[in-house]
Amino acid sequence: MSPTVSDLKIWQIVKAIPKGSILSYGEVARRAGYPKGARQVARALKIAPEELNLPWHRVVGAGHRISIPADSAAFKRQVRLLKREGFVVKGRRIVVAEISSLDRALWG
DNA sequence: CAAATGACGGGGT
DNA sequence: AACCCCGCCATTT
Repeated sequence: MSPTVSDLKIWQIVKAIPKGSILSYGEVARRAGYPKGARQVARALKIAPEELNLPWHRVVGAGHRISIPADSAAFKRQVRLLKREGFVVKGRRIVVAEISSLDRALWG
């Protein structure tokens, strides 16, 4: 598959997520101008060229859940990268202490 | 062309 | 929390 214009836009947005913060697939989709495109965001990340060095691990499911299949290598990789940035991860979940810090996590 | 798929989301049980 | 169900939609079967 070759990248579409929407893929480029999605990559651009993910690229701009600051270290230490996370966004949901749906949120990235909205910011890219595709309010119903959460699944397309997931696809765009999956096919993203490695050399773009996208911080794909900062994109999680709504409700702070890691959406990658828990048995995959990519899952473990995402957990490791998130912890490296200070997040507390329990199983497939990203724990956020306060409500206010939740907002901060959603965009620095 | 019809059916299945999925790194999704929101609601309900 | 753990499921199930349905809407959504580009891609792939």
